[in-house]
Amino acid sequence: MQTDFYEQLTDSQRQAVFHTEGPLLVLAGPGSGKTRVITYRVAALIDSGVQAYNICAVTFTNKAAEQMRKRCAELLGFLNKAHISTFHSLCVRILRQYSSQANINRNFSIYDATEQAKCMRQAVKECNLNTADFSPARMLDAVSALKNRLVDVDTLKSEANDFFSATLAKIYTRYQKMLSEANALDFDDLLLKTAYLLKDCADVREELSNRFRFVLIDEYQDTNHAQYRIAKLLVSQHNNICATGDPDQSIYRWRGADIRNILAFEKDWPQATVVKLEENFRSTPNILKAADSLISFNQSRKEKVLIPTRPEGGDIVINCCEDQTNEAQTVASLISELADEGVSLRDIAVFYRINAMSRALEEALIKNKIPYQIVRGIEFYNRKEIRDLLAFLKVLINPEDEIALLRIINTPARGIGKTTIDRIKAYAAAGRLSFYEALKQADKISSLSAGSKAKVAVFINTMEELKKQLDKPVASIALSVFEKTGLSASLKDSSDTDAIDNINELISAAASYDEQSDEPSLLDYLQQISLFSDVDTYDIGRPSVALMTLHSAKGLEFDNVFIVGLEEGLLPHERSSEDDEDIEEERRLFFVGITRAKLRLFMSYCQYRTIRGQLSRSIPSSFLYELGTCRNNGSHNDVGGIYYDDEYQRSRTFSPVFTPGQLVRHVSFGLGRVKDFVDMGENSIVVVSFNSGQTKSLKVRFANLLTFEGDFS
DNA sequence: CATAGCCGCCTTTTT
DNA sequence: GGCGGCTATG
Repeated sequence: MQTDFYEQLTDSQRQAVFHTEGPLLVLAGPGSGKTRVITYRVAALIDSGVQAYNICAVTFTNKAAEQMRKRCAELLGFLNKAHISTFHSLCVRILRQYSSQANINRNFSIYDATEQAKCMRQAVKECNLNTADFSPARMLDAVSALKNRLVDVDTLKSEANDFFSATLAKIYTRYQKMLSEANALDFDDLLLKTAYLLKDCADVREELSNRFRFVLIDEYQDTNHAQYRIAKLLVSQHNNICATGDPDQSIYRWRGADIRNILAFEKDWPQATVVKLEENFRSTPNILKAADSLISFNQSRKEKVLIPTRPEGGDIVINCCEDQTNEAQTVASLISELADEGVSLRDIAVFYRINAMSRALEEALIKNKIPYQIVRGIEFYNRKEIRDLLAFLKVLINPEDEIALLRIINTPARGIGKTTIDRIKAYAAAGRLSFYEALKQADKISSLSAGSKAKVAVFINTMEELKKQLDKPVASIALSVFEKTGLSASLKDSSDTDAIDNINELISAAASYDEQSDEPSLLDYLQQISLFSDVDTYDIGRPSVALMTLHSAKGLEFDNVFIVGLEEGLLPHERSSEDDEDIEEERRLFFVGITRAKLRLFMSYCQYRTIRGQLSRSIPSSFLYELGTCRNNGSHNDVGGIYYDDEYQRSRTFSPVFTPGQLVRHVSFGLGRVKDFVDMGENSIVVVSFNSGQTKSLKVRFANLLTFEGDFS
């Protein structure tokens, strides 16, 4: 063991790393070395004689897991077999191993968002409901929320006592039936089925909780109820749970993350040791000061200090731009300046709230010849040719997978059209066969023409032939499929070289999977890549600027950070301004973004922005004001550390200024008291708590608030 | 049965 | 400003 690594740890870090038995909670602010601590802890456990096989570490992304494995191997000087993965990968492993107890076929497909949407659309239709009134996306959200709370179909049915939940129960039932007929699980099912398996099967629970003497969970603030239950059941034998996280960085409430999991940790495990890591080794003091000032505006939080350890750095810069083209150009110019100073492009990142905002940035970076990489690797797996090839592979493993089968039955075109498909479907339904089984029996289907029968037979023969190769390496199966199914020929005919390149890339990726995996198999490969996420393809070593959403930025750090689009409606996003908790989550998201920066932080907003083709006026985000300057009397110079550009300074000299506590009257809302004032010059916002009980955010320019001389209180 | 073109919904964030 | 699904046409 390389002991010199340990000497670099602080006392509290060491306390967490060398904690022996019993539950442990590591409450850690940003940049406190949290990931490092959890990695060292795994290494230290193995070093002290714990079998790697008995350790389970859960991270938030596959990328994080990969890095942890690598770092662990460096520390120990050898590769180890600790189970380090995401919650979802862990569940796939468990469900495959105990498939009979879980009552599922181990060759299950994992349905991604696109496939889920297709199923849901059909489910809604089969319930004789209008997809306009019951939009598949919203229904999926609703079903997902239920699954994350471990509400299964039966429970919902028994509880459904109003029209909406009764309808939802019908749709949920239908959707679930389709998945099970396709022998498919969606992302949420992976968690739900595992949680139920561990709850209902005592022998599985005992076996696993016995095996995992130590369970470590990173980013615990973003676990949902299902994950929480799984964690509890997994540690039921040894109670050696170690959770790390930071409530201020909880940004996944919308997908079911329950911040109460981390807040109630000490109640769940009363003997828990709590270690706080409050020192920040990442960011300069002024960046931390801004982050701290921002997050202190959140009402529902535990106070926490961020202790800087770095020397003072340069100003935070806030730029006002005309529109997003201009903003992107400003970012590109600043990046060029940094590069001229000798900064490596790999130390620069640009964050934005929504994926659609990457376009303008990409264009500007291309124009300025600045290499970049977009952290959205999932796009690769969304390409038509890739999805086609993968669909063939999925059908080979799981012939029940109807979505995949319907995708490829006539791709490339082989003369099997809608009429033929409908007739086969009817035959399948009548005989209670799977669609694939019905295809096999095509010659018995009287409604089919001889020509159709022959075409189906060719297809089925090809598939059955390919099945004989399933024990070969994944790369060679993929290559066979590409050649034998006519995909290759059709791409060559259309001379789509991009598509062919992509296929080649997929085959190389499969080859490296074959090399790296302990027990490579097509099944494992398909299930793994279904769980790939955006950050997983981010190549940290490449000398290029990283572009990503604020969500993807979690867990990463960069010397130089740009955050663009600091505008009302964008950050905080308009769709999240329904209640205070949503706004607080947006604030945490911004907090995460700011605290990724080590040395320099650049932020910008636009005066105009084109959204969905429509040019509209933007106003600066109220969050900007919360960074710690410009409170009331405009004496922001004394706060120091934040530089606003001229436009910002100019605009703020015009308009009236309000002070919290001040009494005002609005023409329709009546009397109220100022709760907050966001000084943005002519774009200023005033938050008023009216006597009617409602609180409103108003643009000063339009609100026409009457003020009173003096104060009546 | 294949293709082209139109319509509508979409976009907040993701394992 | 894009994608997927549906329809009309050859």
